[in-house]
This record gives sequence, C-alpha cells and structure tokens, in this order.
Amino acid sequence: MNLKDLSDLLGLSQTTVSRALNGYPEVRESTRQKVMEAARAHNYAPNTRAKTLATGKAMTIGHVLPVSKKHEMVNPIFADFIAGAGEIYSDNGFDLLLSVVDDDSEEASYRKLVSRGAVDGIIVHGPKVNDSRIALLRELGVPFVVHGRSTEIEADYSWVDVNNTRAFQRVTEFLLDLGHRRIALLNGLADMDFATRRGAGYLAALEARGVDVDPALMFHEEMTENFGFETARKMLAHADAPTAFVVSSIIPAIGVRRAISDAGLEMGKDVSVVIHDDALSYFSNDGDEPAFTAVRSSVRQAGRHVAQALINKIATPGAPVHQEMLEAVLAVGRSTGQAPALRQALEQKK
Amino acid sequence: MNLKDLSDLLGLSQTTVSRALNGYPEVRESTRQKVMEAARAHNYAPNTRAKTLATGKAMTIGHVLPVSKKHEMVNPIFADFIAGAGEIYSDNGFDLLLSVVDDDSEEASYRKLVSRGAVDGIIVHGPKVNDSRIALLRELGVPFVVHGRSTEIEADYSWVDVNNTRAFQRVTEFLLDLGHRRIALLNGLADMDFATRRGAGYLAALEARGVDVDPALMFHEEMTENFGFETARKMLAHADAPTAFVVSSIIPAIGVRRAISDAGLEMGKDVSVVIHDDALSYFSNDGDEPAFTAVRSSVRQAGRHVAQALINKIATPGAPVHQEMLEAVLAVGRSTGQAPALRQALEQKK
DNA sequence: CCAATTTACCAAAGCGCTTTGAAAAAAGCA
DNA sequence: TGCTTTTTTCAAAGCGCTTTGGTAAATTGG
Repeated sequence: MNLKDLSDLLGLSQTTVSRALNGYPEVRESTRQKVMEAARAHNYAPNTRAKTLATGKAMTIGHVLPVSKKHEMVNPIFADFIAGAGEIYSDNGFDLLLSVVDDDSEEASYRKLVSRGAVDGIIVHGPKVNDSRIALLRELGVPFVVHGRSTEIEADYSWVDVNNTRAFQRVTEFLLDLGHRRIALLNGLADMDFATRRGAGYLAALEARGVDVDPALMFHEEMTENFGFETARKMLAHADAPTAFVVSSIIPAIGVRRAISDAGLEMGKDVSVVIHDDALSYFSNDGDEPAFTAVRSSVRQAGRHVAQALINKIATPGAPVHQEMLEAVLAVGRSTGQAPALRQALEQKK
Repeated sequence: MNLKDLSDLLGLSQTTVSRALNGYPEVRESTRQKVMEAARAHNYAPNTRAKTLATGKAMTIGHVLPVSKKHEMVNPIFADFIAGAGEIYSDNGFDLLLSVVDDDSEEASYRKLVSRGAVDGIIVHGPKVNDSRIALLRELGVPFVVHGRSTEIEADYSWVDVNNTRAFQRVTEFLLDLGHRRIALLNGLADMDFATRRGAGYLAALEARGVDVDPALMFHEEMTENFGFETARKMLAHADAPTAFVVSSIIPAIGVRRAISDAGLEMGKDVSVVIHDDALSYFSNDGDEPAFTAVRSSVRQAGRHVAQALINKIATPGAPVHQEMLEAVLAVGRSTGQAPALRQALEQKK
C-alpha cells in the first residue's frame, strides 16, 4: 500500500492525502478524518526512503560503535546509553542508525555516513584526549553532540558530560577523610578523555592534602572485571598494599571485590573501595545501603540529554552550542570504612 | 556532491558514472578508472535514500530493543550481540536500524518498520514461549531470523539458538556428580523461551538421577546482579540451604558470589556455582582456570551467525529456513567442588 | 570496402513521496 | 444576481539515484 493506492482508493489526489496525513491546514476536517481512517485501516505508513528523499531530511541519527577485533571489547555502558537516547528518538520520530566499525576505520565511517546523506546528525561516543573526530565533524558540517568532552580541543562544540574531575576529587577526599593514605586508582585507558579528568581529580585531592602521589598505584586499562581482579590481587599481595581503591566503573570494581575476598580480607573494613557508578540497569547499586560507595550518574539519563540536544541542534541550525555538565551524586555504601591504621590508632585511645 | 555534479564534472552521463561505480561491464576500463578516481577525490558516495528508493532495497536490518519504562532493564547481552551482527552488516554493506520501543508497543513497532519500508529484514531478540512476533512477521512477509526459538510455535521459521536444554542438563549433572543434591536454579523470567528450556534441562538431570525436585529452589526473575545476591542471601540463611546454584548468567552469578562471601562461606568449597556464560567482553570468564564453572557460548558469535543467516535469506527469498543449533562448551572453573556432605563422608573414610 | 556485430555511451523513465503553483468549488458581500 | 474572496482540491515538478531502451562509434568478417 503506497500513497497512490491509497489516494486512488479514496478518490482523492496524492497531494490531498499527503497533506491530510501530515496535518496541513488546507484540507477539510471531514476529508482528513476519512483519510486518517483509511490509512489506519490499510496499515499505510509513508515509505521512509521516499519521504526522506523528498524532504531532504534523513530523520536518522548516526551512532558509531567502534569495535576492536583485537581485544574484542564492547563498551558496556553502550546499551544503557542507547536505551536512553532511543527513547528520545522514538518520541521525535527519528531513527537510530548504528554503525559497527573496526576502530581503525572509524573516521572513514563518519565520512561515509555524511556523504551518503544517511544521517542528519551524529553522536560521538567515548571521546579521547584531543579527539580528531571533532575537527572532522566540523569540517563535514554535520550536527553532532559529544558524550563527554575532549581536552585540548579549543573549538566550541556541543557536549554533555559528567563532572568527572569533581567526582573523583570528592571520592578521593572522602577516602582521605577516612584516614586512607595509600589509595590506588584503577582508571580507564589513558587516552580516554574521561580517564584523564578522573585522574586529575584524584591527583588534585591528594595534592590538596599533601599526600604523596605514588605512580605505582595508578593504573590505566580497559575496564573489564579481570582488570580489577588482577590489579587488586597483585596490589594486595604487596607488603605496602593500598588500603583503598578508587575504581572507574562498577565492572572492574567487581573484580576488585573478588580479589579482596580471595585474599581473605573484608571490603569496607580491611580495604575500602569507591567507584564511579554509571547506574547500569543490571547492576543496581542503589537502595538504602548500596554495595559500593559511589559517585553515581546515570548513563541512560545522559543518553536522553545528548539525544535531545542533538535533535534541538538539527531543528535550529543557527543555535549556539549546547554544553551541559551533569553532576554525579556521592552515595555512601558498604564498601568504605576507616583506614586500618586510623582504626587501630582510635582503638588504642580507648 | 551528487551524481549529477560528478558526471557534469567528468563530461559523462549519469548513467555511465553510475555504471562505472557499480561495476557494470558496459563501460570502458579507462573510463571506470577516471570515474573511480574522481569519486574518491571529491568524496562522493551515492545518496543512500535515493539509491534505496531506486533499487527498492533498503539495505538495512531492523533490530527492536524493547525497553520497559517500568523496570528500566536493558538486556546486557544486547551490546555484544549487536557488535557481532554489526561486523557482518559492515562487510555486506547493510545498515543497522535500531528501534528502541516501550515493550507494550513492540508489535506496532514491527508493523511500522515494515510498512514504512525501512528495513529488508528483522532480527527477533529474546523470544518468549509462544511468541506472537513470529506469526506477525510471517504475516507481514518480511524476512526475519530469531535469536533463540519459541516453544509451542509449530510453524517453520529461521532461528539460531544455543542448546539450552542440553547445556543446563550437563551442568546440573556435573553438580550431581559432585554429590550435590539441593541445587538451586536462578533462571530468567518465566515467559522467556530460553528460561523454559534451561529449566527443562535442569529438571531432566534431576529426574534422571531420581533426585526430588523442590520448587522452592527454582527462581525466575530478571537477571540482575541484585536478583542473584538477594536470592542467594535468603537461601543461604535457610537451615536447609542449597549446596549449589545453577545460574542463568554471569551477572546474577556475581550477586550469588557476593552473597556467599557475605555469609562467610567460600565459593567452590562450601557452595558451588555453575553458570551459563555468554562470554560478555567485559566479563572474561576464561583462561586456564575461569572464576566460574560454566557452559559457555559466545553471544557475539551468535550475533554473527544470525546476521549472516538473515542476509542470506534476503538474498535468496525462496531458500529453506535456516535453523542452527550452537552447542555450549562446559569449562570447569574454580566455583565448583564436591558437596560438603560428600566431602565429609570421604574425609571420614580416611 | 561495406554490412553485421560488438562496444561505449546516453536520454529519459521511474522509485514514492512532498510541495509549488494553479484551478475549481464554495462562501461572502453588495 | 454577479463579483470577490476564501476554501478545498489537483496536476506536475523534483528529491538523487538505477535501469531500460536506445544510438553512435568502433570492430569484425566476408
């Protein structure tokens, strides 16, 4: 069933039927009713490809999911982010085009997406420090919004980010207040922008309190459960083991918890752990007493904001850039406690 | 830059340029070279919407991600599956259209996807027992492949599934061999087809050994970490606690491990755990000695197979249905050991 | 050397929609 | 009633591509 069939059936021109369906005023209300009903009855929906060709709008947002064939890692926050963004797209009649590309051909993929006219806008995931994609997308002249930011990029561009620096400064301070001095940082890959900012927050907190920074306590890797486990296992075997861990995601933190428990120690007592919690739907870390003390910021919510920002940008091309900082909430859970040394000192006082 | 611009620039007709680009034989090789080069130099790529309109093929596969606004749960295997499928799409020039819909309007969403002509084929995720989508998609006449199967559906349709029944029978037998008799099952939601089959495998193993089935040991819920934790916590507090857990995914299993450890018990010694492992990229449970004993089947690999099957189906409409059973590999890890009662008996013998 | 092929290219139609510009029908007004 | 204005409808062009049905140029063969 296409427009011609439907209009023939109704004895109307394609013009009138199209207008009736699209809510134009120059069509009698009774005619519109008839058209709408016939469309529903025959399950008519305008052909997307024809419609977008005619209007020049793709009504589609592009997401590029870089997947390395080497380490096979898929960003675990991706699904939740997409779920949030997708809600907004559905509400606004946009489709979501997902491009899975090998990470070394990511740039070519953006280029093609645009030159093919497949999308009206693009969302940039996982920006790196000095990310080349920002310049590329500006050059291509396609609307885009970055989930996160890119340090060292001077140009104005739209982004929605969580205040990573502040969040990590806060959790580190929280640990310092509990008497911890040897605090390990399990961070994301060093070239990721968020990791840089989180590292900066961690360092800022230590420096503000005059605590020496030990580079041997800072780790940058892909945030798998195994990274958390192996790193914590090695650290805890050390004579000079850290008493606390700051972990960039709940996933490696689960590995850290496993290592702590394997070492016969108790999390929240012998060793403290704080995390950044993206509020992944299948790892709820909330309630009265969350398992992990965390700075929490819902990635699904971020998805909604980023999507809405991009849709607005597409609707009003001249608008100023959208830059939005989300603050993470610090929620204290069962994974943190006074540093053992501090506790011993306090107990001796009694 | 569109086809007209490019052909004007080359002094050729649109026909010739189009043919040169699409590899048709009726164009001189030297001409083709010139055209290819000019296309590359000017970054020309044919407009997707015009091309698909002209050819009548959308070159797009639809995926529907149902997201409930109630429980906010996003299927964690989705990202890995998509990564696998996306590789195949990229290799074959297909786009991936992802539709995020509220779960009560999922059917309408499929209808619209097809009547809009937005996709050439659809992949069905998470089939339920007697899933109505299969009849719907047949009625709509759109090629589709199901990731999983749907019990009670008689009709022939294409699917790629893992042998869930066999896998769960094997792990249950494995536990029985270790002397376990009270074995809890933490399964997915009861209406999910895979959960039914896994439950059947579990029951078959118990019945084959004449072990009584205790319905109080069987749980059906969404597979969150918290489900695993809470269920195991309650169970382990019981006088008649199970000595082993069969868990449908690594995510609730992590919760089970947490509960075991909180109860001051040791996994693999006091309590055994076996899981179904989808080989999620950020939870590697492999190596010489995986954390969990598991029946493993890569969901990313499944994504590849499903995608390839659908592409083949689209290419050759008359072809018979594709039905492919993947077998899960049983890999023994550190989470299982002899049942405490059995161990005690053996120790007394010494 | 000329007719019959083959090769290399082109003009125009068509994919299914939106939208412009025009016309017919209805309504308003004197 | 006859003329103007408003309302309602329509025919046709155009979005950027592919593809059909050609024609002119080059090649072949007798």
